[in-house]
Amino acid sequence: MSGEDNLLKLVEVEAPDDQDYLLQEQVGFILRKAHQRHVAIFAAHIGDLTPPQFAALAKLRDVGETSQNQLGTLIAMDAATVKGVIDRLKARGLVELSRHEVDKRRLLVNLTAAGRDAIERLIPLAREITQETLAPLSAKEIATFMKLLVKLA
Amino acid sequence: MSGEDNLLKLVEVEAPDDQDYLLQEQVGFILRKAHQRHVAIFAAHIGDLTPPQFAALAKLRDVGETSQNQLGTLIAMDAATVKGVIDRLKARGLVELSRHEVDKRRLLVNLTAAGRDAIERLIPLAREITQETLAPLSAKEIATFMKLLVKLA
DNA sequence: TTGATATCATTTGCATACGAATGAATTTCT
DNA sequence: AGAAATTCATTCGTATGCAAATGATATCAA
Repeated sequence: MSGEDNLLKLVEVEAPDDQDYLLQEQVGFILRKAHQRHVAIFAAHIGDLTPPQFAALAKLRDVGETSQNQLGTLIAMDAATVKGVIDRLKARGLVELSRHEVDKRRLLVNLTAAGRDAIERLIPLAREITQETLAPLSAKEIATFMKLLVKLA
Repeated sequence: MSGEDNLLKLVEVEAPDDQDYLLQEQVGFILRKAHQRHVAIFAAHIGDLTPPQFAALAKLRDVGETSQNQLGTLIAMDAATVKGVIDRLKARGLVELSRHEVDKRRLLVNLTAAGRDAIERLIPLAREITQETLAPLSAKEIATFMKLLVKLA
């Protein structure tokens, strides 16, 4: 019985029927939905900042002044994307920009006092966002999920 | 020793120090990176179609003709987003649009012959994309991960 | 030293993604 | 039937996200 099942499974893997392709079971599709849900939870808690903007501030808090490019690497954004994010944070007075003294290509980014205040104030909310995002899972499931998600990312 | 560690852990959970907030350990951040990685894998296999466009075609293959709105619900896109996706698929001749005879509000979407050919041709590639996305995990880990991801999405 | 390479930033173009506002058509309620 | 509420689609504005091209600066190598 189980031998036959295994055989069938093998055959399926080797020569799957196109009829069986179900979008709603594919990782990519579900990953997109999970991400959407998280963004919605984020917006419900922190309305005036997007997740990428928050990520930029949180990382600047960690590492202090860095180049725009380096910051992009740290928060997984390409150069074009990070520029837009930083421009908007600068327009709101949360970060300030300056040129690197030695390497004139680099644009240094740093938190302003307002930016530091904002990120310190928002971090407790961010903890709630993480909690609510993971709420469908038990503590043990969370540990398992996070371990596997890290492997996948 | 381990007793002290557990006590420390408990204290940490109850009253976490803001200093401990690490962006790179938050679900939302890793979810975003995992999604990014999947999109990159998708683009490497299917260059001339985006994941949302593919999702629309795959779902139309499943359910046949539907309204634009209903399709959006099925593939988790809001009305504004699905419109853009369908417009581009229409411009490429992969779907065709018509008005619902009875309910004149509804815009019916259907695959063209070219659209059906395209999705049938792409599904084997989509299987590879799913496989490659999940490649960092073992078969058992994949089963666990998918179960938990579904709960989260 | 200078010529080739590499790095950093910017810009453009295209494609999601979503909130909010609007208009048209339908349904529900009274 | 007529008014109110709902639903479907569209449009606008804002914000990622990435590829590709460009310009400025640095670094490396012959």
